[in-house]
Amino acid sequence: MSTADRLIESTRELLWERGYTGTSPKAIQQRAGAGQGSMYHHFTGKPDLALAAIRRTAEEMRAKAEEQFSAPGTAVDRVTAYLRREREVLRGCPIGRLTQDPDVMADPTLRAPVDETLAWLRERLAGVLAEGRERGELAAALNPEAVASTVVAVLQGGYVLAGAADSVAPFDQAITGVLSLLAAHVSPADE
Amino acid sequence: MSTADRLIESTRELLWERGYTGTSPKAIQQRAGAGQGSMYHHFTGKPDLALAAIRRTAEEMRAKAEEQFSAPGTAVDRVTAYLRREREVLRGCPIGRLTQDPDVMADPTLRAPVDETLAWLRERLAGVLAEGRERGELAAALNPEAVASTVVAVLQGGYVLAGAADSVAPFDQAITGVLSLLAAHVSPADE
DNA sequence: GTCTATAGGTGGATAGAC
DNA sequence: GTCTATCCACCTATAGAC
Repeated sequence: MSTADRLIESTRELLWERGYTGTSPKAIQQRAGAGQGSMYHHFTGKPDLALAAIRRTAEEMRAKAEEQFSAPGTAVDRVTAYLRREREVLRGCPIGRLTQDPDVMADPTLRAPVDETLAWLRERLAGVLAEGRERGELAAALNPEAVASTVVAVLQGGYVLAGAADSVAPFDQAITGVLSLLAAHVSPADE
Repeated sequence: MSTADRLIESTRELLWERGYTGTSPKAIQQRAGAGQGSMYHHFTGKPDLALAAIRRTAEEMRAKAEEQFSAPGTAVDRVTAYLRREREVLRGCPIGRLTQDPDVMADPTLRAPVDETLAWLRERLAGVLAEGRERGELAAALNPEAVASTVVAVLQGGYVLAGAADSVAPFDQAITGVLSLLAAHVSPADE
């Protein structure tokens, strides 16, 4: 792995653990085993490096989600697979947490990949739900966009609850709850 | 308002806006119109002041939530009132955002009020839902604890989505979605 | 109670040698 | 490409005068 790559990977880890404000160039350099000069040779500064890190994380997250979204099965099967997928719950969401960082949100360049990733997730999930509704798997009354936002929010909020409790239990409960509610919207014909 | 109170109020605002790591004693002092010596006379340091601020915010949040929880009406009415209550969505949740701050979570004293507030919310909501189930308003199959966690998670996650999009739309959608799902769990007798 | 002075450490970055 | 030196501002806190 090149020095530039090690710097990006270190930044990804630190942004995940400590956020943008809590991550210093010095900490990045130490974790990457690179000197100051090396870092400023490859990147113009902290924001530039953070952008590279955030983009890489965002891309990875979309790819992983797409695995579940494009899998075979009913809409509910795919939503369930997405929600129940193995996650490092106590570490939180590496994209969602950036939302709480005013320095990231204040910079349109840094903000864009965060916004786009969460928006993509909602749209993609809405598509899955709409498909399920068209196929007759889900009740016609179901609002795909609204429920998609709910599903993503449960995930993001589940991380918050798990972090506060230092336990995955509330995260798992929140997922269980929304899936049980969704089950009631499965069309009678399918049951 | 006393100097100590102004310091606490300034800290509350800054913790909400910028989080713990992003809030400096100097910034607190300037906003409160107090000098260094004044702040260190009333508080032992940043963590002490943050604790006072967090406790006050937590108490306020519980009191506001209790207004909806103890209101008259069915369980769904009260959950709806709670979720639809007026909120400063784009500012995020002043308690939930602390969850993303490793320095807060690493300190058991600072962490406690955050953990307790979110735990109380889930328990209290579970109680409201359980009551609704016992009264026959909600389906017997509904799991009060799981759905309560879902409701709190939708709220916390809604703030994340709104922050990313810089719009209240995804927040409102997420609320609409979970309420529409919950509506399907209302007992037929009530409809 | 509040003020100013002081202090060691870190944040974020630049300059220039090698 | 990488290193060391250097920079100024800020962070967090202490000391002591008023």
